[in-house]
Amino acid sequence: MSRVRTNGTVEPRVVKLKDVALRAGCSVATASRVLNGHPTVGAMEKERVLAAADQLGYVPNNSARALRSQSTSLVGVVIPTLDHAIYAKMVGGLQERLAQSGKAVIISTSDYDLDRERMQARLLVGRGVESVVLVGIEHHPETLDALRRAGVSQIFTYTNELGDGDAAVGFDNRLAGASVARFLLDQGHIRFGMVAGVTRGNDRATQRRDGFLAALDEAGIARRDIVVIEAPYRIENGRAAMQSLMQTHPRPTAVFCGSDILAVGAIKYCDGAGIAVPGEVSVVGFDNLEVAELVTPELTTVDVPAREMGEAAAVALLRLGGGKETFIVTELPTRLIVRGSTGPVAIASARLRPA
Amino acid sequence: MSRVRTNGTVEPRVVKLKDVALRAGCSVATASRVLNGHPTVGAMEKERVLAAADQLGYVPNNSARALRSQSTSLVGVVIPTLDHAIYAKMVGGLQERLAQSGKAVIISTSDYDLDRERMQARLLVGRGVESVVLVGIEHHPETLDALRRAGVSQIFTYTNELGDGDAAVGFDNRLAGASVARFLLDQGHIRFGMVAGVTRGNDRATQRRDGFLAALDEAGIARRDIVVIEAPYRIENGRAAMQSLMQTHPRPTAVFCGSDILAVGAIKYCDGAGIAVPGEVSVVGFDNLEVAELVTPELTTVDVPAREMGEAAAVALLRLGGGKETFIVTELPTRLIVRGSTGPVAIASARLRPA
DNA sequence: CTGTTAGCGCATTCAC
DNA sequence: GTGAATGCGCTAACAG
Repeated sequence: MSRVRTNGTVEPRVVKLKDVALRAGCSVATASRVLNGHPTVGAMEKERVLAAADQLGYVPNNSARALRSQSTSLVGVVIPTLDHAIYAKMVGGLQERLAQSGKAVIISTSDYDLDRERMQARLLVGRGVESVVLVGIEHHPETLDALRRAGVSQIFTYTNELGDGDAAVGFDNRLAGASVARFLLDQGHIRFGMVAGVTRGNDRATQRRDGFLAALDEAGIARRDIVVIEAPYRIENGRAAMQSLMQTHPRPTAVFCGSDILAVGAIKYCDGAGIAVPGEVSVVGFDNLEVAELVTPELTTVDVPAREMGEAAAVALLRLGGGKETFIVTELPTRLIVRGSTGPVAIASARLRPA
Repeated sequence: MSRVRTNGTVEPRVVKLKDVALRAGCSVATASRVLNGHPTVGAMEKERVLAAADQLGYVPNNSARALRSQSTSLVGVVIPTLDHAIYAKMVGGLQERLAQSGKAVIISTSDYDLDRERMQARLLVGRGVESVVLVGIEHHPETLDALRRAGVSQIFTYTNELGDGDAAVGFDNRLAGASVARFLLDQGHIRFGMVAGVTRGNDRATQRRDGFLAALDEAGIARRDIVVIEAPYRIENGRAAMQSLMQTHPRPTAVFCGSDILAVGAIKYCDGAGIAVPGEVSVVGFDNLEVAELVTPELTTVDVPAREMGEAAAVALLRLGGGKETFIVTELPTRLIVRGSTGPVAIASARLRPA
């Protein structure tokens, strides 16, 4: 960091609390009290300190403050990736809401790897974060342990289960998966396929799949009759997975994808292969990303309130810090958005029979 | 932060450097030296300290370290929004690269408002960040001034102009705009429209527009013959803007949108209104978002290396901190990705003439 | 090579 | 109500 500019100006020494006190003609203790809104201060002193701080452009040194008061106003967040809109938006909501309370957000990514998450969490502890926002309920035991021992509160998102955390903000992934199954059953489908995200270390993907399969099971459709393919959330993978599914016999007439990203790839594949959607196969996504309305046909999907989840996480975190409450669960609603990529099975059957 | 769990366990006192030293049987100074990779340490002592730290699960207190060493290893980033993939990805690249050097990223958003950016920058200074990554070259004078006085290095992204910053990482927005104009001219177009982002306080949007118009001007197409509509980056706005453009006389045969988001809206409008793309009108976007390949027809657009920009910003920042260099400009290439949403004007003319 | 000493800037006890 | 003194945990001078 160059402290000398090209014009030769030497950087003015950074102004400290002592400088403010000096200018205000009081002690640093008084100045500190004023700046921290401590009540027991004379109105006049108060005025002068505030003025001095303003004139000098005083900016408190957070490191010192944190060291002394053992409170950093720092919040850490570890998400799988910033490349996925759903996580980015969550962080956006979180950051915005937290900023209102003077808290800053340190961000880091795990790339869906619980070991990397553990490492990031460790670093965050070192940074003195007071809370950590994580995605999902499944984490490395050491992650949670390290956090706990450091007195860092843990907020889980994208889940409605508290698990070992202090707060959970999200929705019921199983229920959401089941709702998709029931919708498709109502449409008369009996042969299903699924393109799930990678379930290892990803409870959201796991639960969506399990909820979907359980609801089908209840309807008398055996697990072994349903082909489930797992793949990382990438368009190409959705395309490839759909290709595989379309080569099975009997071919499914309805395919549930664990993410819109995968669903969009699936639709793209059908488009290229001349398979009619929803004529021959219905496709359902998850997340309700913007792209859902951009594909043709538009995608039936489950809306996930990403930004709201971030905001709710912020609120939960603040309440935890508030003192009284120790555990908080905030369940947010999801809803199935029915668009053009799904239809009753009748059409599919009609198309298939002529053959 | 509850320090007592429901099981009644009292939180074990957080382990400090002193504890590590005690266990290793040396002084805190030695322990500190080992942990900081200081060379002048005995191999045996080193081993023992490392072991002790590991066993105790020692995590250095960054506040204390920062206070003492006057270095926080904190980097701030202020972007317009996390809802836009291009910024989110940039931050992703930045964070990942910086993590390798032990630096943490504090994130904040300005919502395209330079006043909010100024406020965020102020807070970041208070947090002790050593560098700030900003988007674009246009900022509130006070923002830059406050940063400078605090000795915080400033990295501008999405621009190839240094301006008042210490480093610039990005591309030439004017050039990119011009390249679109030239491509369309080559295709024989002579009647143009543009849907630009809001240019106020947004130099990227401004320069893309200006580059586009300047190149057209060079080709003898007067500014007054080109309808330019400004709108925030939202699909709906792209749709509405396209509607307006399609109602002008003479109607443009080529429309350049300042963002894929807008372009996608434009194409959607045409789709609904029965206007052939590229038959009656060619559409070009900007950013090369994933959606570009998902619309029908696929979108011709300018590829922007978002993640690479974040990584390059990290590298520049590290080099600045390294000492010797004082100003760094890293120019990244953009390229026009030609897909199905554009075509030669001949087709458009043929279609129009019959009327 | 290693230990001792002295603060970094601030919030917070204590006296007054 | 206000000021003086203490140390948060750590690193960087010094001695040894």
